[in-house]
Amino acid sequence: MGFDPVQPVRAYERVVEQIERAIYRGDLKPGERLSSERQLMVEFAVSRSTVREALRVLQSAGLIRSRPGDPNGPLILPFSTIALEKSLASLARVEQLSLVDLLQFRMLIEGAASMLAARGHTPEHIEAMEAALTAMEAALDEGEAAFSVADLAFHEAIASAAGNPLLRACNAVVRDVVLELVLKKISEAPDHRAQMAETLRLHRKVLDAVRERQPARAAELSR
Amino acid sequence: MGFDPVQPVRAYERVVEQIERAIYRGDLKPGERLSSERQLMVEFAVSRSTVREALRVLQSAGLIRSRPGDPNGPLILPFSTIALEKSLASLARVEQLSLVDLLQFRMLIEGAASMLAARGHTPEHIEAMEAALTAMEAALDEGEAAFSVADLAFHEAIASAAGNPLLRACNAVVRDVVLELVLKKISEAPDHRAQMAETLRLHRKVLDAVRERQPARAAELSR
DNA sequence: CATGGCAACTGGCCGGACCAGTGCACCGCG
DNA sequence: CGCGGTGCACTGGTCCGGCCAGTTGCCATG
Repeated sequence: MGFDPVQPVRAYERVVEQIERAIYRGDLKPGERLSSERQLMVEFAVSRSTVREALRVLQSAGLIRSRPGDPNGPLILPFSTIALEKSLASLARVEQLSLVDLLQFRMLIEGAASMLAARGHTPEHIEAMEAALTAMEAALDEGEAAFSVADLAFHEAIASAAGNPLLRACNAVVRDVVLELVLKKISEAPDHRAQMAETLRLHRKVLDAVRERQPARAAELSR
Repeated sequence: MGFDPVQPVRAYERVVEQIERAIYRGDLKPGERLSSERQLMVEFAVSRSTVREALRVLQSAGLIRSRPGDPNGPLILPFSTIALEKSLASLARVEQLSLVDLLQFRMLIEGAASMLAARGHTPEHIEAMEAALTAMEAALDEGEAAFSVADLAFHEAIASAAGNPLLRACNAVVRDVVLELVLKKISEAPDHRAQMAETLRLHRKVLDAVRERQPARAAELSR
């Protein structure tokens, strides 16, 4: 038999773990409140410093938010991908992620999403994508910013249609960076409007392929 | 003109930010040490609680590790995807991620990686993949555990050959879950050895496609 | 009935204290 | 002189008590 190396478990980790579990198990739902720090320190039978360190960790994980002075205590946040995005941003810095890598990754994700969307979309999904395209068309005259936002909505719709939460998360993670990128690309083009129109045209072809359930073609077009 | 809503910046956040920047900028490299908490509290002119809360955040982000009693102070860690994996695990729990979603995602990633690998591999990459396959072959008689480990190495090699850090990260993120899965699948099969042999055969075909630079075929096989 | 002020909280931050553990230098032994 | 054991200085983990600025909601005041 083998023994496991024993490593000390910090008190604040126990606190973090308990609260995390309560959230994941659904005992604590987004919008609900945690007790105040002074109350928690009684419930967990630890000092306030320990409670605070635990709350710091949970906060940096994007699970809760605490505001000074709020008598209702720390707020349980709805899940968001900001923690993922932060980790990814960190990865980007450390690994010297280039824009090329990012764009390439985005295209792959997009291609995969289109493929899945072409296979398993529902009328609602198509409708959402149509709406996004219409919005992009309308935004043609409203300037680059509005257009970029509509562009994001389209990609979001595709990711949703794909039906895989992980893909949607990947999409969300690169969203912000891509937004910036699209904006830059458009404003650098000699003819902004033409560039936007070209983008729109490509998107429409992707949508067509998805609607007609041609996975391979949809994936190809997205790249 | 519009005013921005002013929100208080916590002292510990400033500390986190400064240390993060120092790491990202390369002023602090992995393996190096931070000053002790008592020293840092002098340098940042804050209390120890504040320093500690900052360190907690950095630790939960996987950037540093501190051990009690170590006179050298907190250790700067090499980058790892554990933070990313934790966020993703969190996502999985909240979004009720199913095994199907996970496997599907993994196949997509794998497909994309194979495609890129087929396009841009180098002799070293092929060599690594060959080695992994050989190890798998050898593991055929060593049991499921060894085989699964070798299997992981193969996927890791493909992700590396793809050359996109984000893909590699995605691979790392789902790795653990997949390991468990592969193991289960094999042990459930009527004939373990046959199942393993079949897996091996498929992997070899993927490698062949990659070597012969057939992106589409490699992607298809991976799925 | 609206409104302004007040009090009872909140979280943010500080300082000091104690403890168990670690690493290193020192010292005595062989 | 080399080496192993020992002690000490220091570490992080945790606790306590306190102060401050801010928020909320109630209540008295107009």
